[in-house]
Amino acid sequence: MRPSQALRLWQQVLLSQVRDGAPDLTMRQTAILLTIYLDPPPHTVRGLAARLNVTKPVITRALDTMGALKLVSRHRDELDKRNVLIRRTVEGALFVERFGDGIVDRAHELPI
Amino acid sequence: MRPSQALRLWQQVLLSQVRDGAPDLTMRQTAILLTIYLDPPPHTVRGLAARLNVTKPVITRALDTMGALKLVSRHRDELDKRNVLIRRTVEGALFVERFGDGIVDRAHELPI
DNA sequence: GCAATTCGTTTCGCTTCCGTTTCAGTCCTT
DNA sequence: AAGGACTGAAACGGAAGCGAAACGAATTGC
Repeated sequence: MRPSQALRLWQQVLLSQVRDGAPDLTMRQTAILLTIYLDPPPHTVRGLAARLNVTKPVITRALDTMGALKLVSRHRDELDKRNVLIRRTVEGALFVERFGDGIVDRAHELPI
Repeated sequence: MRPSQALRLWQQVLLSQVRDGAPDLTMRQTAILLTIYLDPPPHTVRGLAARLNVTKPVITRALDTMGALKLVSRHRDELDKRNVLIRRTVEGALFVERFGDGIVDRAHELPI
């Protein structure tokens, strides 16, 4: 894959998302969402903040937003009640799955 | 390319952007930026709004933000002074170029 | 048992974004 | 020259984001 093809793919995927009225997530929010769904659990606020090199409030706020969209859910850790465990949801899994399919579809449409 | 690989690639690219402190553009803003740099000019507010299926103020505001970041520039169309022509900048071209290279790099790092 | 640490959230003032509506400037046709 | 059509920006109230700092609750260490 060459850079020009990569950029074109990225553009087509974003255009399809925007045109379809998908939630307008920021780069940070999308990174958090994909990390939750691709990296092995458990996921904590602190862990995500470290993985993305951002402050904890950034994670808290992103979880607020994506929680309202039902893309993720929060649960107190019963073993250490200071922790919050972030879990996947059915809706979120569906969203991520569709997103991945969309990338593949756009890749196939790409000119060689 | 399979969906799981596509998602992993997307995640790695976003993570590298976020960790490096790149501007936290939204999906819409990124789509606008890439469209300006990949589609042939001229680009107008109205044209971009139609291409992305969003309202004109969305484009105006995105141009405000990305203009402040020096990623794009605006110029009045001298032939039809109602139009504003959006042009690429050196900084924007560099940003997009690096972004494309980043995607290719992450693609190479991906497990087969 | 009590201070120190850790965790996630909340608060503060500020900026940016949203959709809708309104506006000023510029064509274009008559 | 006058009316309407069109373009992009500005105004509005509301929502959400930011970094930095402070917070309560839970755990750990001495």
